[in-house]
Amino acid sequence: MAKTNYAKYVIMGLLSGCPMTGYDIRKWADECLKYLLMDMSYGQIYPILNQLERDGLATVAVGSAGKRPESKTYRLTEKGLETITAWIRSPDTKEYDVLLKMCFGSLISTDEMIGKLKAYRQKREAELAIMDRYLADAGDETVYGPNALYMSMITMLGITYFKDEVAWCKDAITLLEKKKRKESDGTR
Amino acid sequence: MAKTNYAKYVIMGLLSGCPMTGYDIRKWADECLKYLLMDMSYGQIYPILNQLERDGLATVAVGSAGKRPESKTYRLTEKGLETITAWIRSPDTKEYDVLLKMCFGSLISTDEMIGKLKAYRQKREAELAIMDRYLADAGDETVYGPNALYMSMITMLGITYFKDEVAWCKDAITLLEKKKRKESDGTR
DNA sequence: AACAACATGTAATAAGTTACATGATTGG
DNA sequence: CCAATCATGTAACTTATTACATGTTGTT
Repeated sequence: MAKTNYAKYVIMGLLSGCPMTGYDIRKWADECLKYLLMDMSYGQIYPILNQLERDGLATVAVGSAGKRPESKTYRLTEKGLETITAWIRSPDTKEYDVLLKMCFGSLISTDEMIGKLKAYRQKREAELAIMDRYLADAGDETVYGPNALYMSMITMLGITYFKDEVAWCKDAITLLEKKKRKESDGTR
Repeated sequence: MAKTNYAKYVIMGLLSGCPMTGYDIRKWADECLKYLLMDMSYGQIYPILNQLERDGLATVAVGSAGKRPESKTYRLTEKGLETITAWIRSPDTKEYDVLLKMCFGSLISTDEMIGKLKAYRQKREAELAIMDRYLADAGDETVYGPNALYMSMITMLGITYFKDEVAWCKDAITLLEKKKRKESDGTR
């Protein structure tokens, strides 16, 4: 239900870390992306990879070291790096922008990432504040009939997700601030 | 990133509870569906509503009580009810099938819903068991470079989500089993 | 010898977004 | 009277799924 055009950015983000084949990307998506409730199929990955090369955002090496001769390893170009960094830096509009961008957080400054997390946390806190009403609505049998019990269970899970995210944001911000202090210690 | 064809089923599920307009559906999606990380736009809802009517899955009443004269209230037909019930009952293949079907759980027996939840819980428990390895991988700087810290933070959030789901499943199963006992008390 | 994993792709189709277009009613 | 909410829709476009098609390499 997303259709968010994340695939292209996720691929560029990954490639910014290290060169990869389409197969590698798919494997990563299967193992890691699912924790963020997403997926990417080959039918999506390969065309995007071709597009990236065509647009000068990536270069391709056929049969790189440690890979099969038919494999195509993609490497992000300077232009590609600029493009993905610009996306990470851009305003977070969609629900999962922050979480997804976080995967490639090193592309922007620690301060910028902290800013994103603070905003995200605030947003979730605000949403949590109005969620009690939804929970009451969900349990209202005049609205949901026999589904009222089920709807309130789902709403409770949603509240749990959001509470976790708030707590997680707090921890993440603390961690990043520690990291920042260490960085400035190093430059001093 | 989903493109899962959930929209049609969600709309039918909602309509099975009570007749609604496209606007009502959109509002519900905006308020409630987002807790399951989904969304539905008007550009999606209205065409689906027309399609449901065309296919005899829903009937429409223009300008119902309490609504504006131009409003179109959709009501699920017997055929529509059968279609949505068949979907709820069908095997859960996609990541979020169980959670979404849960919203309209009253369409199937309590036992069937318990079965789905038990399977879902088991699946998540199995996934959690292999997640420690991913967490170690995520923190590996030789793989993720400067993103290692970020990747491990995201993986930790993922683990938290899954743990919550396991705990939530347990509670939900307990609740439904209590409900079942009450039901059988009533029929005795 | 068989099977899992590695490896790449395409075409048809389906699904979803975005922007546009319009207008009435209600509450402050 | 202005803004928010109610209310419906379409068209162009983009994005994603599914099923197909093919072949190699490493492990048991």
